[in-house]
Amino acid sequence: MLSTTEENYLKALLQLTIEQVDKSEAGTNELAAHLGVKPATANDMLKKLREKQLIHYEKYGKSSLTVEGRKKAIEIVRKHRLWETFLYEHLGFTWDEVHEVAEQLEHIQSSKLIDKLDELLDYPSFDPHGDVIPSATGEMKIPEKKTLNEETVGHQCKMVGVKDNSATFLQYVDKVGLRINQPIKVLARQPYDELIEIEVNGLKSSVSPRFADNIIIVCHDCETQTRTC
Amino acid sequence: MLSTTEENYLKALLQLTIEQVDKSEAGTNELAAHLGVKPATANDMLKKLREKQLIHYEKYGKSSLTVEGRKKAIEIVRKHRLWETFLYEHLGFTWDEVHEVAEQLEHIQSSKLIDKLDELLDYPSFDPHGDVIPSATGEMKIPEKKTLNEETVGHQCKMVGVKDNSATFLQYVDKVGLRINQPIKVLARQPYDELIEIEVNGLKSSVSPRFADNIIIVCHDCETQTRTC
DNA sequence: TATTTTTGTTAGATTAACCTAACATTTATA
DNA sequence: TATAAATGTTAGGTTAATCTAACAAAAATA
Ligand SMILES: [Mn+2]
Ligand SMILES: [Mn+2]
Ligand SMILES: [Mn+2]
Ligand SMILES: [Mn+2]
Repeated sequence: MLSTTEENYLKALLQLTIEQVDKSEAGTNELAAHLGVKPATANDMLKKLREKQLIHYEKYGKSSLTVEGRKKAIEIVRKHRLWETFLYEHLGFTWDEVHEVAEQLEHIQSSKLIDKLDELLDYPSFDPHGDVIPSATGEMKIPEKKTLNEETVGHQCKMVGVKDNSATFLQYVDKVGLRINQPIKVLARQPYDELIEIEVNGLKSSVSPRFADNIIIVCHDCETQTRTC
Repeated sequence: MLSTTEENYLKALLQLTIEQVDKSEAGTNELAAHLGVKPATANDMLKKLREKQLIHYEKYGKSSLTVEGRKKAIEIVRKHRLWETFLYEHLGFTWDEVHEVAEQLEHIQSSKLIDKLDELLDYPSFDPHGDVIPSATGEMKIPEKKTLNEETVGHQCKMVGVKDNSATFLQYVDKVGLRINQPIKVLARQPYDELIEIEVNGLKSSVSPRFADNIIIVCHDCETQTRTC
């Protein structure tokens, strides 16, 4: 049985590798920063997780998950996102409130609990932030994502997530009228000030590149490459 | 913020005092046994909890909860029982399965979560084992309980709990047809072999004193004294 | 390539929660 | 009431997870 701390390290490693861009390994400092601990602490844990055959790690090298380690990590992500969905759909939490509580709930040990929760939620594919929920068998589809800022003019896309998870930003996104899975049409880009003209739910508006850089989208017109890990 | 371990000690102390019979303090060995730790370990924690003003404790004396400590303990019991109710009512757990998972869930820190759960369950008063769920304001009604073995012949009562929590016993109780909150009529007691004749849901049957001793009931005909703590 | 900066490791310490073994106090009982 | 039994405490040790400070290696850059 893994400790909560060990689970958190595995999840962090997953997020810094296959989840993020196409990087398959992470450095010690990077991992430590992501978890809010000192590099010395992370170093100890890396050695321990290697002993347990959950990660690949060599002195002064980058770390990555083993097949077994990735399986565990995906299980935790699945639990996290199912709980987020439950909190959002059944308990009236807002999407900027769910994460903090899910960080705790993801460590509850009971396979029956998570299976029944999945059933109650009718086997959802996405969490309230638009992130993919891995299946019970551990498959995790990762659709091609980019930012709204990178989207081609004229294309139609939908918002699937955000990069900035601060409550401030999330509340601003809500205010602007953007929602998860809501179609967005990119109308134009002003050459003068780089503002991006979009149409959301019939309503036209302009957003700054900085803002658009923090909106993650999946394009409906680009080739939507889907891979499984 | 209290640690999971500290919370478990407070809850144990509550269960060994006001919850149990009318005993208001518990010994170190008793507490240790209840928590499955060695007396030396419990002793350390008692000193720590006294420092935090959560318990009354003096060297070689019995321990009891302070007002603050009891408040915390009741909060944990509330969470435990609301989660048990959720698992039973919404996720199809059987009543012998809920406790183990609730032991974990009771330590999740989020007042919004527990308020919303309470709302979702429509503010229940009893958990699946028939135990009283403390209110959001920390009131915990303790109805007068006795065992089926102690019930007066001719009286009507209802089963509100069990003393033996083993899966074996609980499954047997189910098999016999007894359910929480189900009315039971005590018809007679055979002087020859002490078997107790009862009527449950129109069905008559006989049970042994040993069995009856593990069935906790609330009498409908006796004076049902209700006190608040 | 030599030097500086970044990144990663080790040693040694701390805290919480546990343990065993030895000792002390209180309570029961002969 | 003297002894035995039960109950409770202390001292000293372990493990997991964290830290700081000093050091080592690798990468970047001058
Ligand atoms: Mn989250
Ligand atoms: Mn999420
Ligand atoms: Mn329970
Ligand atoms: Mn219960």
